[in-house]
Order: sequence, then structure tokens, then C-alpha cells
Amino acid sequence: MVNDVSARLKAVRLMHGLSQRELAKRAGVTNGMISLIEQGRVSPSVASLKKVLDGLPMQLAEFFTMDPASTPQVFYASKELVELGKDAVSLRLVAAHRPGRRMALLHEVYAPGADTGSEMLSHAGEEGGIVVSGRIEVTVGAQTQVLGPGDAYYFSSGVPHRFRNRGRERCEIISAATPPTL
Amino acid sequence: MVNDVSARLKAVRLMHGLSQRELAKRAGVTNGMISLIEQGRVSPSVASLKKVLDGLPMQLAEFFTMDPASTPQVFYASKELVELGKDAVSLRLVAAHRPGRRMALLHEVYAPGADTGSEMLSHAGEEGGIVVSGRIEVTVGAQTQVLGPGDAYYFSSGVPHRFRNRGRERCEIISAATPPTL
DNA sequence: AAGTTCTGTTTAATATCATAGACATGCGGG
DNA sequence: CCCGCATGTCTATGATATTAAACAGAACTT
Repeated sequence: MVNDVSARLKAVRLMHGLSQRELAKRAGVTNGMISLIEQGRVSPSVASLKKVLDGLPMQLAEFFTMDPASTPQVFYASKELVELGKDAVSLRLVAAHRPGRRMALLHEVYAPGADTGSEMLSHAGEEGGIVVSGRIEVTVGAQTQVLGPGDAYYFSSGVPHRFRNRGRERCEIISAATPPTL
Repeated sequence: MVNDVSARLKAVRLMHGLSQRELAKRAGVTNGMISLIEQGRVSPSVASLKKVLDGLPMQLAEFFTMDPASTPQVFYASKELVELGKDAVSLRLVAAHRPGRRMALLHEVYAPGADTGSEMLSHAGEEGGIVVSGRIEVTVGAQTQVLGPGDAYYFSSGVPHRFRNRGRERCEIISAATPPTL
């Protein structure tokens, strides 16, 4: 991973198709400063870097998290979904083969009786989803709710959570998680 | 989200049970500097902050990613979706009011003829989606494809892109983007 | 070819940061 | 009570970052 601020900044700037002057103008700094940073001739203060990134806009966290080397620029579509389980819960992962994905986008199908288990899941990041069909019982922390078509959820993945299909029909959900756990 | 370096640094230092002087010694900086940073009286250079974090040790990415206030623990669900447009394209955003979200999760409905416009959209981050019903023509960079139910896409948002519903039925998509643009 | 407009780079003056060391406070033991 | 040793804060000085403006090259117009 390139931890060099200069390379990262240049990469993100170019990804946005901006010139040094354009970015500088948006960010409210001088073009010279951007030049110096990108040449690695100065180490900007956090305040300055934040100001620069505000011009994109991009947050500091994303800036340091991202991998400037990979912008595969690819367009993954249709049939590339991948089956991950054939049991009660079936998952199809979008863009599974894409290196350095920042999200996991899933098509989940819960058969009647399906359950992610009583040892509640917990991991870093955030996740959310929208119910497409059927009904699902979602437990997050101390809260439990039954969601139907069109309903949605969103929570920090660190909070223990569990999904159960207690109905007779299968339940379809489309969900996303960042950072990707799959 | 607390984007204040001072609060974050103090939080992580205390989490590690270190005094300003201890941390300063490990990091190879002066205690005074840590004091000034934690008081918010200076904005350290990225180089200096990195040096300080090396004493823990912790990476810049973690530092800015972590939530010093720790886990708001909220569980957004169901009816909290928000209508963003009533025209040809209608959007419902999950957890719209959640501060510091890391993703935008959307339920999008394209009426027949709906089009995101010929000035192609372009912004930072990554996005993906799965088609729930109907058909949609997706153009990303130089590629164009028509996607139907179950099909999916995933790409870097920096690449210009466009969505058009050229059919007679409406098209439903569930999509996610990080970082959130809405 | 001269003019215009874009690109990124460089420089001298200024603003900000980082240091070393002094300073004040608090706590526990002799 | 006073000493030793922690804690975090403050200040003067030197180092570094930032600015504004000049500079040089490439592409395009006239």
C-alpha cells in the first residue's frame, strides 16, 4: 500500500479529472501548494489536507483507506454474480473478482426457517439492506423488528446482529456492506 | 462524526494507557507537541501525525476511520426511507438522517423513458446495484449494457455513467454507493 | 508566428508548526 | 513538610508549510 500522501493525492485528483488549479480553486488553497504536496516536497498539515480533500469532496478516512494503485475502471455486470451458499441462505456477490472493492453488494435469499445463527454476527464497518420480497426478522443489538417488502435497515456491523426467516415464504434482500467482508 | 484530530488523538492515547510523555518518547517527538495537538492549538503535519501514531502503533487509515465516540448503535429500519425525486427517477434513501454514514443505500425507480442525462455523472467512490424488476440501459465509460431482473453492475464512480429506461415498464434497482453522495 | 489558455513548477515573503526547556500542579513516601 | 516524580501546559526560537505571483512548456486560434 502506498502510504505516500503525494501519490495518493495525485491519484485521487486525476481520478476526478481535475487540474491542480481546478482542485486548488475548489479547495480554497493555492495551486502551488498542491504541486508541492504532489511532489512530496512538503508534508501538509492535517488541516490543509482536509481542506484540499473538501474540494473533491473526499474524507480523510477514505483518503488514507483507499488504494491509489488500483483503479481497475471496470464495469462488472449481470451474470457475474457468485453463489456462496446453497443451504438455507443463498448469497450472490456482485463484482466478486474485483480487487480492492470498497463494498460488498449482495443478493441474499433466505429460505423459510433460515437463520444466520444465534451466536450473533459482529464485524467492523457498516451494512444496510432493502427487502425485496417476503418477510424477515432482523435483530440488531437489543432491537428486533420484522421487515417486509420495501422496508430497510442500516446499522454498524460491530453491533451483534442476526437474521431469521420465520415465515413460510422465502425472503429476498439486497444488501451492501463496507468494508467488504466477503 | 468527530473529525477533530485533537479529540481522536487523545482518545487513542488514553485507550492505550499512555501519558503524553510516554507516547512522545515512543514516537520520537516532544511531549509539548502532543499537548498542543490535543488542545487543538496546532494542526500537525501529516508526517508528524504519522510519526506520533507509529508510537502506538496505529495507521493513519485506522486513525481517521475509527469512531472516537464509539458506536452510535443505531438501527434504522423500514419506513425511514426518504423520497428524493418525484420525476422520472424516484429515489428512496435508507438511513438518510444517520450522521457519518459510510454508504448510501438506495431504492431507485426509473419510469419508462427516464434518463439520468447525457452529461454523464461522475463523482468519487464506487457504486453498484442489482436490478429488481424491469430493464435498464447502463452506460459506464465506453460500455453500454441492458440489464434485467437479477443482473447487477459495479464500477468506480469516477468513470462517467448514465442510466436510461428505454422500455415500456418501470425499472426498480437497489443500489449502494460509497462514500455517500446523498 | 504571435496570442491565448491550459498545464505543472519554482521562488521570496509570510504564517504556522515543532522543539527544548521552563513552569505549575498533584500525588505518595519519608 | 518537603522531596521526588509523575502529570499536562506554556513560551521563545528555529524549522517547515503556505501563499501569491512569476515562470516555462504544450496545445490550439488567429
